[in-house]
Amino acid sequence: MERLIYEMEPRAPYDFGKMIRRLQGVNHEMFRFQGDRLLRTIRFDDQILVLAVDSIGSIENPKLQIALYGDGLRHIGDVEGLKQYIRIMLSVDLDIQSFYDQMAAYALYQPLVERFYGLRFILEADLFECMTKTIIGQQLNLAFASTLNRRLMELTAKPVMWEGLELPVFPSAQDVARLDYGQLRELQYSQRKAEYVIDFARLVAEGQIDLNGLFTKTNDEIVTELSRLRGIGRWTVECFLMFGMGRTDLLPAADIGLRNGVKKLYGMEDKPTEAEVRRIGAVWAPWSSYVMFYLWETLNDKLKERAGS
DNA sequence: GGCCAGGCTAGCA
DNA sequence: TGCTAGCATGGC
Repeated sequence: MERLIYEMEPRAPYDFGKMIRRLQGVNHEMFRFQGDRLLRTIRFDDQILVLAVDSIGSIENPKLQIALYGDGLRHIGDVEGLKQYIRIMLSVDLDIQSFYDQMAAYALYQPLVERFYGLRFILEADLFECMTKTIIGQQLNLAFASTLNRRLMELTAKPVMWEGLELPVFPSAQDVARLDYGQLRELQYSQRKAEYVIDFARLVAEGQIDLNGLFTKTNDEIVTELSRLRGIGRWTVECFLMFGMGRTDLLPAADIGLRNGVKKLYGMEDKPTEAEVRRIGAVWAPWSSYVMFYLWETLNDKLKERAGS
């Protein structure tokens, strides 16, 4: 099997251990682990590859070893493009220290920043995958959303076997476009959700939506463009911008998780309204996505306590 | 047993 | 333009 192995040096601080423990904690459907090595399949230039990431540095002197495996490697012309795509996926170039410097002015946020120091996004591997999962996740509890993701993968894409591990493969837009609504209904998708997911895949597969063309557009342009589609509202595009495109300045103020996180941080009786979150979050810019990310993480505490007891 | 989940649409006023 | 029922299911 073909392989490509190289190293990259992220900007400090970069806590790869925290990043993979987080993924293990939420029982993410895409990732697998060999000790502290992170594994998943990715799709690049229509080739399915195995990506393995090891940390060979420290939080303040971070270094990653990247390994890519798969016969599809020999069909990839733009290897530099592939490497750049992985840099973005692993958030290696982000100047997160400037986020911490900014939040240093707000005492209430210090425990949050200290606790998650060095934690960065690992983005979804491609934009189709991200949008599809976000639509599936609308309004559902995370556990059930994850089940629906898993079932979609089992239906549409054969997993890759890797050193005894089964690595799931997320379907391409073409794979999903071929389905009919009834097939997703059988997986316990609602009728509407089945339509949203498949209709979106068909638009991408037919070339009516150019996902990679979005990278040159602003957040507002992308929200306007994508929220015109049936089944895709503001929240969905904002999550897509954060977890698919790595935009750091999103504030999905209506999000239930964010409202619960703000409630917890501020010790409120009730969940704040969308307007209150927007007012409180005014000082988060341009790092709102990261405040939201860290606040979401505080909501997992109860789950982890239960799992550990 | 009812209500809420990291929402959105359609249908109604 | 603004409001709300309904959606599928699991967990508390």
